Amino acid sequence: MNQELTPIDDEQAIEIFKALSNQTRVSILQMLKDPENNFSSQAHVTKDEGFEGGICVSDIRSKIGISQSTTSQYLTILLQSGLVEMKRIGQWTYYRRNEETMKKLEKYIGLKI
Amino acid sequence: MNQELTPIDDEQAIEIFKALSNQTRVSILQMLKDPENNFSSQAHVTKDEGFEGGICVSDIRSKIGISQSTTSQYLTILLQSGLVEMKRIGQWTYYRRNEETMKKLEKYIGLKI
DNA sequence: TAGAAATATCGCAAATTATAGATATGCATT
DNA sequence: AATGCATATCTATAATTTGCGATATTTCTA
Repeated sequence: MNQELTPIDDEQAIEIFKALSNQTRVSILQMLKDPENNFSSQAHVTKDEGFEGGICVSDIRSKIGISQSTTSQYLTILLQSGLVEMKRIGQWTYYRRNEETMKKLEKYIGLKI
Repeated sequence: MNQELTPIDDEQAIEIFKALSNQTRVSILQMLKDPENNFSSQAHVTKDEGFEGGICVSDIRSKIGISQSTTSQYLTILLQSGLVEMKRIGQWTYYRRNEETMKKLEKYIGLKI
């Protein structure tokens, strides 16, 4: 079946590259690759809510060691570029990787650059 | 035989992402994909010198329409990130894409991010 | 309904990047 | 050796990004 992905355009690609040109934001993405391992609790919460692998802002913050406001801003940048997706559940906001964007980015580099 | 490429590390990847987070620099890379087509003359020069596909700075400049100093600076940024390589021949400096870095970047995104 | 906790947004100073003009350097020609 | 190109580097200013504390907003709970 293999649904074709709509490719990203130059503008979106550049927004992604900007998001990736910061070590802390790249580290956040890398941490989110293995939520179970990097973040002890909560796995069941997001799973039950249909948002498996989602991690809340404060967990990311304590793992990375930057301020709350910077954490929130970085996640917004990652969200707007499409590299992560989020879901609010109660007072928590959970973020997880958007693997589809990763694949699109890989294709963009292979084909368009 | 397929020689394995030494992978790039986070630091180099971020330098590459910075280089790519500018529309003009991305355009330069895209133009260099098809040197024959985008740049009329000179093809034979670089070929004879063992640097096929190389384009000189002033040709790139006139195609893109930015100042000479900005062109030179952008090419230096692309060079330092490894996305292009260069060869000086006489009074000209020729630049061409470094496809190996492209492949490494694709792998980096698929495996490390 | 008054706190408390989690997150987002605002406003700011510091650092970095963008871009260009001016100048320097290297090479070729006379 | 003087001049003319091609390119690189220097210097400066405007624009953007970084990262934080302060404040606002949302949601939960007593």
